[in-house]
Amino acid sequence: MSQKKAPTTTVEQARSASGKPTLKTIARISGLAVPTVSRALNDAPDIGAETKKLIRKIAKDVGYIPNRAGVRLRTGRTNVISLVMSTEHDMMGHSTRLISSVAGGLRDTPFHLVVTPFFPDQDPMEPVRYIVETGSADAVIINQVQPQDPRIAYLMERSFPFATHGRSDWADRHPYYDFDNSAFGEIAVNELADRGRKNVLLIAPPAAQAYAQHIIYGTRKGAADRGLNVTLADPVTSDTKIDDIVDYVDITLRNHPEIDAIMTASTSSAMAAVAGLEKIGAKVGREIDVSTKEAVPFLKLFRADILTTTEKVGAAGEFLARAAIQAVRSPLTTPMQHLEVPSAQDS
Amino acid sequence: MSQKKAPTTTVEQARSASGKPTLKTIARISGLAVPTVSRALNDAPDIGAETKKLIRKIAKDVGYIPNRAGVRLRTGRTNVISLVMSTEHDMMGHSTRLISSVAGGLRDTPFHLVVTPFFPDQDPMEPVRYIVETGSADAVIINQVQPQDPRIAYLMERSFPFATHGRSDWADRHPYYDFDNSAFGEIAVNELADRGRKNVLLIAPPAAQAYAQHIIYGTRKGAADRGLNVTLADPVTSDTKIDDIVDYVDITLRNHPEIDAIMTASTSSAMAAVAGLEKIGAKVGREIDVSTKEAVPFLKLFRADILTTTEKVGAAGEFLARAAIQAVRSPLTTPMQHLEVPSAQDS
DNA sequence: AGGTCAATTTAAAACGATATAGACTTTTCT
DNA sequence: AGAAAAGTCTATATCGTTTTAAATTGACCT
Repeated sequence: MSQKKAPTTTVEQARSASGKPTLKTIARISGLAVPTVSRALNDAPDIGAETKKLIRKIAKDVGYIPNRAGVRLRTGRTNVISLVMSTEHDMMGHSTRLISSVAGGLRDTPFHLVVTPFFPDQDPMEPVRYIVETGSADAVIINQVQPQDPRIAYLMERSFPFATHGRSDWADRHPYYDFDNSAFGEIAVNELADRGRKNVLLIAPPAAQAYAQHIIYGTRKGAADRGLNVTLADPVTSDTKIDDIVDYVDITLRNHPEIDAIMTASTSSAMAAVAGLEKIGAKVGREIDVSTKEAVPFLKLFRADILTTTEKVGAAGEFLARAAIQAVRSPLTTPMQHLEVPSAQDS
Repeated sequence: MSQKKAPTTTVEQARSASGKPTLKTIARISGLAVPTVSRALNDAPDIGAETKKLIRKIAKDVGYIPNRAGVRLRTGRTNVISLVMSTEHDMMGHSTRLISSVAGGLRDTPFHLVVTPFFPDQDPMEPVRYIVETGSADAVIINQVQPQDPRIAYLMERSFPFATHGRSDWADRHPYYDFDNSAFGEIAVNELADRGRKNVLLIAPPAAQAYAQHIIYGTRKGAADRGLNVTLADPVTSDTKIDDIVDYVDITLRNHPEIDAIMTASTSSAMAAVAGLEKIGAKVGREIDVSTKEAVPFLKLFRADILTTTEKVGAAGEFLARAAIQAVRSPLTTPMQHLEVPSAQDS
């Protein structure tokens, strides 16, 4: 067959056109067939121990790295994890932390990270559907989940591997990492109670988000236990435009001087609240307390009087990366789940 | 030839094993050969107009989307743009803006965005080398460039398509988007001069970064023109840990009461400066001015007296996406380059 | 000595796309 | 009318990998 070609099979020319070593390169060098090389590198049981050792050595020597397109075409596995996320309302590097920590969790695995942001004019479902239909990833990670998130329903229905940042109503059946926002609400309101506060204004996340419900629940529970009142800053949320939060706090505090504490769910909204309070000349830490959680410890430094709780977004990303991989590799295993216990702001 | 197979070529069974329509699906439906379908969809000149119309219609009807692995394996094109970035020192969503705006620029193109962060313990060269050697992207976008960035030298040497956020010494020869930091320095220092300030403390970015040089140059130039003094906060930079900046400002201002203005290059360092000033009881906007640029308009809201200039990171990402694509598709064209003119903080 | 069995290895096909070269029509030219 | 030139379309090979089934080898058994 290969008689036409001169048998000058040196290592040099055994490389592919692109110059990168392939299975064929190793096959030529070792004198074995390509499938043998493939099976050896995949540690198949029907390859001799000696052969495996030899092939692995050659692979290492020539710097063999499997061609992703080849693998993907043949097996359907993409070795890609897609992080689907809205990138609105993020000022404090929350998303960056998530992205880089997911990438961190993917280090030393064959998986690459594809970030698929979706835009305000887009149905959040669209990127998820695209990924599933085109098979452009082995698993997706989604955040900002809703209690009955249609994306999750869609993914579960098709048993497409995924992991979520935050818990849906079906959280017991899928991998997730979540910060215990209910516990946060309880802890924060208790801290306010300890400081003698009575009337709390709660600037919660948008009601559609699952974690908004958790925060509201925890805060109400803690307030009930300690005899505080909680007012929801409806329709203002922690995602409301900053200027509007400032104005809202300004006006609300004027009309309701009994309010002596504000709780929020993000750094920027807390800053807005503080700015609003400054407008009416209220001193944070004295007449009134501001308590918030934040992804990056930041406020404390700027205003030592703000009460803060830190959410470990970095830990979330690493966990989610591992959880997604597990969902891909062992779909039948119990899903990996973690609930982060909030610890008061020391750190 | 195809006599052995029963001619039951319904649309149903024409789909691939995975259920997704392929070229073969369209070929069967149309009765044409696979290469014809391929060429028609790629608008090759040797396919009849009628045929093209027919094939395109069928492709649309069945919802054909080219299999990326197939294309990639055959052509070597990955349809991937890799954004390589350090994710340290980002608190204010700078990276997120860049990521999502690059993704925005890639919308409606066949390119996917792979984010490849590199970690503090890693040589910044490593991910770039990996991408080039494995051919895992068609182009890379890098940020935080150095004047003689080895990554850029490496990429140019191999004529691997790329675009940079920031200008290297060889910027005239490669695509880039940059904010005119020199102009920013000049504008900012002029504004300070207008307000009667005399002695500026400049907290610049780390000296290794190209844009640090630009800021320092512009600031010095503007200061010389207007007769101000500039002190560099060496070795403190805008990337120094926040607490340390606070302490540094505190101490420095104590020892140098003549300083009546602080310039910084990021939101967080400006906040740290303000925090430091508060420690010694200095009132921003009265005894002393603080001027900074920021990626997201933020500080103004919180402290109306801070002087700010906004850098349009969103515009950068979109531009870089387009520039990278151009570099891939038309390597010989003049590289796309843009220098953003800073506009004083109104907005 | 013949046959069974296990242990290895290989040939061939396939995933989906495109590049190359050739085949078949139809037009156009002389 | 015959030949050359377009204009369309197809057969074949290939990218790098893995899967399937078959081939080879030697050892073991009776």
